[in-house]
Amino acid sequence: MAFMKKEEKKIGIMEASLKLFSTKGFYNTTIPDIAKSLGMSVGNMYNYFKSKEALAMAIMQYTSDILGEKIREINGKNISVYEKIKLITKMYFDIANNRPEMIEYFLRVYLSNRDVFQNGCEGMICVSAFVTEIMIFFEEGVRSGELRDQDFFSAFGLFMGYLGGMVFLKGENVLQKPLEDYIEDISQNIYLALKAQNV
Amino acid sequence: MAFMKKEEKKIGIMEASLKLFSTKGFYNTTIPDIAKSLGMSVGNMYNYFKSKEALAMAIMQYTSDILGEKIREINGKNISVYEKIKLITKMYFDIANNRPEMIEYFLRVYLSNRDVFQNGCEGMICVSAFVTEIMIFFEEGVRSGELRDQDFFSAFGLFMGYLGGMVFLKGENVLQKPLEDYIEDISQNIYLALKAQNV
Amino acid sequence: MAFMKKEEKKIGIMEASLKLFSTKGFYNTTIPDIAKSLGMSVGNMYNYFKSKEALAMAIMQYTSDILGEKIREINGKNISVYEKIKLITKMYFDIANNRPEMIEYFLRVYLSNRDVFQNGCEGMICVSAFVTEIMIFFEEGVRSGELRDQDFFSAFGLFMGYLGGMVFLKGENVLQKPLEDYIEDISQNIYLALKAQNV
Amino acid sequence: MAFMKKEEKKIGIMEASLKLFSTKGFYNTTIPDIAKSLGMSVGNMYNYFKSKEALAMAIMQYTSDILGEKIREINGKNISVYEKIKLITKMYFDIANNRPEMIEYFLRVYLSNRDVFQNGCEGMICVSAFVTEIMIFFEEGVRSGELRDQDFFSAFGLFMGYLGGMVFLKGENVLQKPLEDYIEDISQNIYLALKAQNV
DNA sequence: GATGAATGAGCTTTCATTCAT
DNA sequence: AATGAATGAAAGCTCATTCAT
Repeated sequence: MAFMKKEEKKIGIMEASLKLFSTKGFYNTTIPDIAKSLGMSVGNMYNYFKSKEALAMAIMQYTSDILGEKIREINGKNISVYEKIKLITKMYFDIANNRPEMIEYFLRVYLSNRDVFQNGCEGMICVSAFVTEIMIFFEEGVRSGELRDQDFFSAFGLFMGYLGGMVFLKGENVLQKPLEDYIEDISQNIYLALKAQNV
Repeated sequence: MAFMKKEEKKIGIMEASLKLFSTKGFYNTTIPDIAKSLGMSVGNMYNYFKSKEALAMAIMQYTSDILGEKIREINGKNISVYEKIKLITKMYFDIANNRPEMIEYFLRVYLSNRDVFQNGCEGMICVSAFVTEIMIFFEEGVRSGELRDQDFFSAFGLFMGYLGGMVFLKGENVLQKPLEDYIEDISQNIYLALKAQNV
Repeated sequence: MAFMKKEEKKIGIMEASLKLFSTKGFYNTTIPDIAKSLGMSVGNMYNYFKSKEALAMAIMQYTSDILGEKIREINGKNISVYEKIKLITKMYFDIANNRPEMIEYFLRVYLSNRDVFQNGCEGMICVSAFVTEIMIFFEEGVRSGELRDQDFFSAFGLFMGYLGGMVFLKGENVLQKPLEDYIEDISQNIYLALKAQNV
Repeated sequence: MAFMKKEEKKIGIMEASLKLFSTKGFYNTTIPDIAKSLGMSVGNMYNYFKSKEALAMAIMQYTSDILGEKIREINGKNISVYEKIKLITKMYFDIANNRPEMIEYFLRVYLSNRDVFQNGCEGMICVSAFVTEIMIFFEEGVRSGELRDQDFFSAFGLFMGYLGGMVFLKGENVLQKPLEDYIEDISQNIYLALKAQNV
């Protein structure tokens, strides 16, 4: 931990908290829990984040930025909308497998603790990086004629509700196959739902 | 409250708790809160539910049964799969408007507090009434040739992730239109995603 | 329970409570526990004993009377003091083996919950039946010249502290032999301590 | 309380609790009671002892160590067994007079609340310091030929059951004389019971 | 920046006792 | 006599946050 810049240390705290919050839940994770997992004192935590809620909100922003960046990369590729859907789905499930805390945080912390996020993250402000990239994906698809022009949130709800729903089902241990085996089916379903009719 | 049978009183407690849990969250709703909202003593609550967690689980079962019954009615109708999708979507949004606590409970309490539901509701046991009816809807659609035969959870995740996602977006106040104005679009998207290719 | 006289029912309650109190302790045994073990309602318990403390005191009296009666029988026998000591020790250990709740009640409920017994059993009133018989044993031994004439409580503390201590040690599982194997040694020790010097 | 090391503070807490537990009983002494008697906050108590039961067990160990040490001193003296019995009895009664909480704790808390001590103090582990010294006293007496060679627990039960019994009788206010006036009689009784026959 | 002891309000849960039936 | 729902005070314990060092 020595010779760390303040920003690096904040990231360390966020990563540790992200793991704990997404595993045990916001209210079952205590500040001492986080401090211990970092080998840091409780008091010092407050030099980096002024409250548990501020920490939770910073994490949501941090996570959204990482996910947004991944989608931005996909958006930049010169491939068909269907290929993009597949890549986004694959990327999402990769993260769900390799860094499950990021998706779980969204599903189990952000989604359900409105009170925690209401002063600073209201109206999806803290996940705007992520939402924006999905919006770009959608609008480019419409512009290129591959996707039907419909209300953005109709499309967003489908795409993200679907992916989130699958990860939830995985977490409940009801899926018979590993997540990645669903990529093809899911991408096809999403594409069929959103594509322009005449294509 | 007089002349109430034990079972009726349990339902009264579940209804009151459902409202509070879904509004303020599980951990921000205290047993005294619930008792007060019912004009009942704290101790007496425990004559009906042996713990706060047991109460939360009973509520999930109760809610799932009500939703399952609504879908069962729709399943019983002699109409096309597309009509069924529309009715289910409409029913879901009606509830989201008129008894928002039921959907919110699922989204904000059940979905995210795994620890609370892990001893008694694991593996979606407590929502099986609801899941079963969606399964029946799907299998009948496949049997009639209207729906593509695919992994059930691929279809379930789409349908329910989507509807849940929309209600979540409504809760975040980011939707420009009232929920019911989305019914047509959403039903169409779901139908396009799931229908048999040759239809 | 039908056709039981009030007094018989009180005994039934005392016996059931005796078992629970001596096993789980006074504060860890609830009135509902006792009622359930009797198949009786909580409210009805209060028709027989006006409080939990009153019940505890009645039990102590009841137990003391039974033990006192057993000693009275031994006192009535035409045998040497040494034989009497042996019979009392044997009787005490028999009870510790066959009705352990009686000895345990004394050791673990009466002895330690002074507050419970302070309004009604103070100054060993409730165990006077028992104490009186030990007193008779002692005074007859002195009168017959077999026992040294000393302060009664010096003798009582030796005799009863010793026997209680052994049962306690048994309860802690530190004794290598069964209680009855100690009878000879213990009787001898007590006799040597109390007997007249010239005998 | 300032400038106190953690270990010193633990001792302060144990001493305060010892007094309260032995006076009012384990279940009638609350953590707030203890905290108040120390001018300390409830929460802070838990920085020193992780539960009320852990505190009770630490106290038993602490008390046993102090008593053990006192007996160790007596064991070290170059005096006859009879003198040692008298010194131990005197020491025990001195403590019963001057620090009554120590003996009362043993009699009224440890002895009777098996449930409290069963995870951590089972089998007299927590009083081993004390028991060990009595064992040494006994074995040295046997080796020197002054005491009869008998089962240790036969002797231990006599010695300690007797002394404990006398303190109990004192607590019940049935003794006509102050405890110290019994020392001579009691020491003699113990000696007569345990001494080698030919002496 | 770093520490961790200290605070104290607040939580879930228990239980002796009452009382309408 | 008998029932058991109802009461409500009080228990043990937790934890975000502060602050002297």
